[in-house]
Amino acid sequence: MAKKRQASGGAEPPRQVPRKPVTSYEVAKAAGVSQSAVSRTFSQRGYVSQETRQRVHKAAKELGFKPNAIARSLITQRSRIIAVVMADLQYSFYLSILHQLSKAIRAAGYQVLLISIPSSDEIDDYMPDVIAYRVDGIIIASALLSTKAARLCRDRDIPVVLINRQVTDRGFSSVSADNLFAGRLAAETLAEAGCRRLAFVAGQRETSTSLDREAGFFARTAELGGKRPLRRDGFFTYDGGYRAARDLMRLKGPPDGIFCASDIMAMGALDALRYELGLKVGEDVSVIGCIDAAEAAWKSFELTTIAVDSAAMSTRAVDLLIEQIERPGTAARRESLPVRLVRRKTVRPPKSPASAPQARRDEPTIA
Amino acid sequence: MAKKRQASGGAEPPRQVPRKPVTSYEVAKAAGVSQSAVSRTFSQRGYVSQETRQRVHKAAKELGFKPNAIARSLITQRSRIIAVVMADLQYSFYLSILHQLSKAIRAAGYQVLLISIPSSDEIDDYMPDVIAYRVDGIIIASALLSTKAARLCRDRDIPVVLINRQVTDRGFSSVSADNLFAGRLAAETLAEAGCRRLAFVAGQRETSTSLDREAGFFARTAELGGKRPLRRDGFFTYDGGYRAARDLMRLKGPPDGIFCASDIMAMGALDALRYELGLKVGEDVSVIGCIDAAEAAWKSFELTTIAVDSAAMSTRAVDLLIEQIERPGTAARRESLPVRLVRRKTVRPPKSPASAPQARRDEPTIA
DNA sequence: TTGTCATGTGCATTCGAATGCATATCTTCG
DNA sequence: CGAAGATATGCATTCGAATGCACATGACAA
Repeated sequence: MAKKRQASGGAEPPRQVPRKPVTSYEVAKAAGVSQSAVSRTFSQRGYVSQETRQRVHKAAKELGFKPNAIARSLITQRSRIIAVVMADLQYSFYLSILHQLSKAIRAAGYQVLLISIPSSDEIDDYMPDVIAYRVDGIIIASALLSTKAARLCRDRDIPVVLINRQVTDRGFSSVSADNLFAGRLAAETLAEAGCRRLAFVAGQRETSTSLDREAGFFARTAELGGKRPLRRDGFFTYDGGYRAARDLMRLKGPPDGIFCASDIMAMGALDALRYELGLKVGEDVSVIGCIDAAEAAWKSFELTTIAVDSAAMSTRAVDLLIEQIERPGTAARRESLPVRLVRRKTVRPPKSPASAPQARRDEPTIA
Repeated sequence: MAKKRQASGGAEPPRQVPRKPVTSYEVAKAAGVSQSAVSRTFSQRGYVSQETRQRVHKAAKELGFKPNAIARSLITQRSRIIAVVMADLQYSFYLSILHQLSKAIRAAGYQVLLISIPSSDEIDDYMPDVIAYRVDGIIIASALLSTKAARLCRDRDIPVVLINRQVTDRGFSSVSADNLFAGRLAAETLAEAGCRRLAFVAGQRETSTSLDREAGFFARTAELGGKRPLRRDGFFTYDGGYRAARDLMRLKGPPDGIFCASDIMAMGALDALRYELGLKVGEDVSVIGCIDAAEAAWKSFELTTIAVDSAAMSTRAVDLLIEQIERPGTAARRESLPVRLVRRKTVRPPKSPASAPQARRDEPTIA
């Protein structure tokens, strides 16, 4: 069934071509060659004479033929599809990551199968689809790889690259910002601005992103002889940042410098400080974010922040993945990308005229 | 080749299973039945006895078998893949659309092939991929369907649903907000607030979204006896909105009420008015946006806006598409979804005590 | 007893492109 | 001239699951 057109009731929709999924055989017939020749013409393998190639292309064009990627996958054992897993954070940063991933993936000749998972869900429920479609690789952005899912990928030799997250298992590649250094840089920047009592607003628990930023921030603060910073959870949301800042300022010894593990939280914090508590940010209290989202530059915020290069992160992730796909046996790697301070207006400028931050930037590590 | 494991140099990675893509034949052998039985067990068609079914499931579980969706597609002529085309606007609204589309598509048992196109590009260059993977349908969000692409889809009977855009060709379905009404509502809201000189900040040229909002705004303003509003392009960006507002206020007769075709532009406008021109928004001048993006509710903006229900839009789009896929011959439809005013603080409240807007809301149309 | 129908199973074929192999034909060089 | 190699082509098979068909069995009605 489904082979011939049903004579539907009502007006006959005009159609020149009598509905045919064009195959390589038809092209072959039209061009007066064998199906093999058609295949070789399109797959760029084996020998095809100039003349045959031209005739095939001509026939293909006339018939509107495009090789069926599904059929091709079956025999080549490569789907040329990459799954991109992304938790549904309402965060424009990830939209840009997604577009950049998509661009790089396409440039490498692959397609993107988008697996969008509610941030509450585990990745496990989504693995069957990924497996059924025999994807050639997986990129996980803003989600965690469960042990179960990790085993599945390992058993089936599906390469995986994590963005901005890590997993203890060293068999999986990851690309992150140098979050440890980001935390150190934030600590220094606030210290130089003369802040004496620092605070950290964390993102979601258990994300290495937030954890590393925290570790760097605490470590560098200690090195500089500062008191142990205060700490609140902000869940990577505007509201979370808002509440965290408000709660911090209501403490007995409120902070005068706040590092938020993401810009969105920093914006929430800013708004709490300015509009609810009536403070002057950049004078009474300093705020520093992390990522450098597009909104951070807006006049409403002019947020000082530690910039993460989302484009570089995306392209590196795709590079690593493609390499693992096309050269089986390539070892997994963990890379971390440099970050840099973007000074805007939410941190008081340093007193000493021209002292740049001193923390040593780690070179991008390759472990 | 690629059939047996290469004896790679270096340490042998331990692997219990000797790398085998499990097939239905192996499951059949393990269960002591034919491959047909395995197929029927998983495809839920034809007759399978209770006992056979159980043995097949048991064997499948032991071997880690998942039916190969690629092979299945080849014979069923359905890929169960839906292409979602999205221009790379840096706009969190579209992230939420995307997640909601993805959720609905998955719920219907399909997968999402993401086609992300730079806003400068035409969709045409991306059609070959869509065709090669034999997607069952296409959802286009925030991008245009060119005539050429439209013809391709029609020739191959690929159903298409546009979100928030329309195409003159009535053969394609679309789901939009009631943009005409949104414009009318904005006009009324500003008029009631006592604004005498209105302005419209448009998005990208030639998007029906912006055009319809504009038409409704102008029409209703005229009906209410107002002067023809001023107009500037804002390109759906923060910077565009910022500049548009600044330029408008520098005119001889500057507006006292501005309707922006999107929230992002309204935020840019707000910032220009407040921070560059030192005006009090909500008093000196009123601003109204459209969409009700998450950021509109933030303390920094508290933007009065016309809310569009992105969740409803996504699920309707998927419903329409699935219906066209699964019941060939189903006619294309155009639907428009209701919008509503969300009063916050960027428009002065109406003088008359309790006069709700009078514009008649169109029922969701089905054309 | 025979016929009809529902149920259950397996064989063989099918989907569309890729590819190993056998077989030409054409170059090139000793 | 003949052998070796590069180029070119087609036949037949393959990938993995779905399915039309033939066939078998059992229940039940006529």
